[in-house]
Amino acid sequence: MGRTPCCSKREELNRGAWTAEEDTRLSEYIQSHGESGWRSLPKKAGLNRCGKSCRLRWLNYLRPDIKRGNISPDEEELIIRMHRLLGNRWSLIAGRLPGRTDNEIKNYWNTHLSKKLTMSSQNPKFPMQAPADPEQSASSDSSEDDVVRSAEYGVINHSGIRSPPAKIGGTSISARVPPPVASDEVVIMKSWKQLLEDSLMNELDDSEDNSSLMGIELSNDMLESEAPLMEIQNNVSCSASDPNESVYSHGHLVADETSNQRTSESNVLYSQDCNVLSLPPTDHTLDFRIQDFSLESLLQPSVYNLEEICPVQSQINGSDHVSCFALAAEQAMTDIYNNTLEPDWLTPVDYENQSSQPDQMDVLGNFFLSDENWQEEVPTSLSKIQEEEYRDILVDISNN
DNA sequence: AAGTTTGACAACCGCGCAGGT
DNA sequence: AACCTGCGCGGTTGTCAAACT
Repeated sequence: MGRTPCCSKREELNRGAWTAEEDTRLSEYIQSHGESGWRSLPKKAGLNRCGKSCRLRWLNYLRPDIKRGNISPDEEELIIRMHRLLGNRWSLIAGRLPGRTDNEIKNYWNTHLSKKLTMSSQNPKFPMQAPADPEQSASSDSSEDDVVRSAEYGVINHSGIRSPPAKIGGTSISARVPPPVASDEVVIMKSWKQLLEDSLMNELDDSEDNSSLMGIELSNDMLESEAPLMEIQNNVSCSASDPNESVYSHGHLVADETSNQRTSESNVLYSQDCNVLSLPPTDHTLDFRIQDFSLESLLQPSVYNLEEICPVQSQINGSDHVSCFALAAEQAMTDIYNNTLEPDWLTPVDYENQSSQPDQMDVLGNFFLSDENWQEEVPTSLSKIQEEEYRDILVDISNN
């Protein structure tokens, strides 16, 4: 059964370019009645237009917070980066560019960037990335390490202590203070909640003693605060929680520090409203926050994609840590809940003998390699191009 | 100067999803 | 469960002005 069209084709509605008078009518109506009921809006506003057309005109052109004017180099770079990770998900990309619409970004991509990027891939004379900001380049010097918070992309070793920073393609990378939590990340978390809701209920049904479940509470205020990650993390507390109680966290991985046995009770990930996700056993506690748009990427219902790497901001023993987290890992976790994957598949990396388990290293996506071993032990599936991707992503975080 | 091509961007269209009945 | 409605998204088309021949 097909849907009814949003407006009858028999009606003789205005089409094409909007007149100034139509714009005025639409703006005035929305300003006094709000944005809702697009289907009935044209009639009420005295417009001979399809409701859909009104909506589009308002969202893409008349809205007061629309940013007019050329796309800045910074915006362009962000579009390129995000498109690389998200593809043609224009609305998602637009969400990161205040005042810009998905339509505008889509058009800009199609008319400017797609050609530009094609040229740059064929001819190095056309650089893909905007030139580095001299100020930022300077600030990445080791002399400013006190400004750069202990956020090397270091190695997580067996005892949870980071070894020297990893290198990507021979280049050491460091990170600045993490950016504030963006409100749209909260929205993303709500999507995540949806994804995991059924899994949680199954988990709780199977668990006889729910009191052993661990949760991390994080208030709404924390999520929406402008405080950087470090400050937020300081406010996080671990506690046993009533599964029926609303637990509001930003995505935390709590692993059992003492047991090597994976149990659904001890290795859990709480999301908002008490969602739980079992995780493989590890011998350390990771408290992570998925950085930037990576969480959205992780949620894509794609098959395991070892090429899609997402940066993850994490905190280990009180120190910031940034690593890369493969889409595959998240997908695997989802599959565990869908009972299509044995949890044992996602076992912890043998930190002391990584070279014998390159696949696990890929799946978890972390850089476990020591400084001197990076070149030799780079995962076999990590191509040169992917190395470039890693570097771009991580440099991006550091510049934020 | 006139016709044609190209580029930019506004607008349209169809589809899918979520929520309601 | 089936159907309906509203909305949002992404691909495509239409329009107009500038550039080109």
